[in-house]
Amino acid sequence: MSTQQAPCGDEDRDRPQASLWERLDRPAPAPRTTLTPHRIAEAAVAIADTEGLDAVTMRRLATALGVAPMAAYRYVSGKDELIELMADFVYGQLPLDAPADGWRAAMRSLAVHLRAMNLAHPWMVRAATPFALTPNQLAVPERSFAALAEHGLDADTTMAIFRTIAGYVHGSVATEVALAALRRDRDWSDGDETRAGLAPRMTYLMGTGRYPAYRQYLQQATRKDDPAWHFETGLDCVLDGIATHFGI
Amino acid sequence: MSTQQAPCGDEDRDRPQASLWERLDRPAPAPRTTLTPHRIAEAAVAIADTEGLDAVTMRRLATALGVAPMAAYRYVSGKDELIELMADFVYGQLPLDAPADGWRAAMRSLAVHLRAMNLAHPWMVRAATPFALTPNQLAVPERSFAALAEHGLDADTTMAIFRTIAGYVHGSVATEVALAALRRDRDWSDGDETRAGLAPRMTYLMGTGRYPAYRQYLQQATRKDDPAWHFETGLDCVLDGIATHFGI
DNA sequence: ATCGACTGGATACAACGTACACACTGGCGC
DNA sequence: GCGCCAGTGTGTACGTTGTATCCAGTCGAT
Repeated sequence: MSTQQAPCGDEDRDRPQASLWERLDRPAPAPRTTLTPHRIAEAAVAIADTEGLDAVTMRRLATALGVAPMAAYRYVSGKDELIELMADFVYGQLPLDAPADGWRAAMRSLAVHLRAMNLAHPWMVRAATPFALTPNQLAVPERSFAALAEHGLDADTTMAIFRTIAGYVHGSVATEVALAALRRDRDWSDGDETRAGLAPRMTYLMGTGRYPAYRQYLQQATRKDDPAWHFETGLDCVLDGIATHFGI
Repeated sequence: MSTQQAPCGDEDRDRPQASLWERLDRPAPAPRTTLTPHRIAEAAVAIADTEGLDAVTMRRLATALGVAPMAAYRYVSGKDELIELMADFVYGQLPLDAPADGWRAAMRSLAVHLRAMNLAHPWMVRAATPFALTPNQLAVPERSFAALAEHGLDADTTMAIFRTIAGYVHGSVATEVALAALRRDRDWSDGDETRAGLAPRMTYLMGTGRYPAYRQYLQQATRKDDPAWHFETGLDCVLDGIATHFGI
């Protein structure tokens, strides 16, 4: 990450990214249509969606935008900032409805939407740093805090609740996405095909005899291919736990 | 991305290219001491621990091992497999004590150990694919299933419980590690210094007026620098939720 | 002693992120 | 009108990365 300050020559060790979001607000002094942060983000997200995050290359992005390889560097200080921009762009499309049905419905809805977002853009799990301070990402804790405000919880407890849910969602979805990604770039269409592809490794591991309980699971489970059930079951556990633990 | 595969297109002639883990079992026909999977993993982990995952380069690794850049490729099919090897190596050091105090104590202990492991090797969050089928990583669900076996839960429920806890731990620790990593490579020693470093960005974001609830949190919270409290509070919530939800 | 599998070394290449210097553009003060 | 200059986009180039490929040495079994 290198420092790039547009306005003044105030050379210092301060955060360069702040200028990214500020620049995003006021479009430009002399507006061009060829390249904008929005167009850059859009193109990069499109590439990541169709070809994966690794395909998002400064050169590949430039080709998609019809400009020279270095052109995007006028808007983004480097690849890290590009990915931050992409993540913020995707979070910007997250529906943040405000239901009045209480904290639980609100948090459940948020969690479900977050999962859907990450499944629609599987690269987000790798791209979005948890707690990244970008406008649209910060909107998530903001809405959560607002939803939790009705009870007289103190700030630390509110944060603990948010982090518990956010942690569960992030980790749970990361698992799901990792498996989905494995399937996708191995061209395994359904669960059976996946198991067939994983069979050699599985056979070896089970052959060691170290995993009797896991082997039993493999034989008895019937919802192995129902990630939504797993996610929502776990989510309801977490919400139950919060309700019980804090008496709300 | 990962797993074993024959480097060339025409695969499994007579020999189905034993997986990395099978090769690890039978040491070698003609044992050398210069290079072994164990030594490779050890060196790579040491580099990642001290200089970060990005510093783990095939060349850097070779230098650390005192061999030529391509030498490690005799033991590892590529960088993906190297990282898989590193992850398995670290998981191998995870203490898997078997307390007889019931599922809750067992799962809580496992979660705490997993957090400690990820904090000791922050790069693990990026390196270890959830549900990766490596011997030492598979030992985690194995032990969990064994701990949960005492109640007559069906296989799907058992997995749901495991995934709920594992998801929470993974996501929660990922958040914590991301912030710790940010702090480390910015040389922010304590929480105050971190807030000072983040101040410009924060000031801008709060200046937009979009985040009143978050602003209030920032003003009122007193445990912002106590990640262990956050982790364990959330963990107890999750465990409470499981106990409530499944009546165990 | 000989063989053949195994190990490590040397060289090479395409692709990546990005530094740097240049050429163009269009709205501003004159 | 005219020039100016900050802001945009281009072209070229460099260092680093993962890894394919070919080569030479080594050692146990024959």
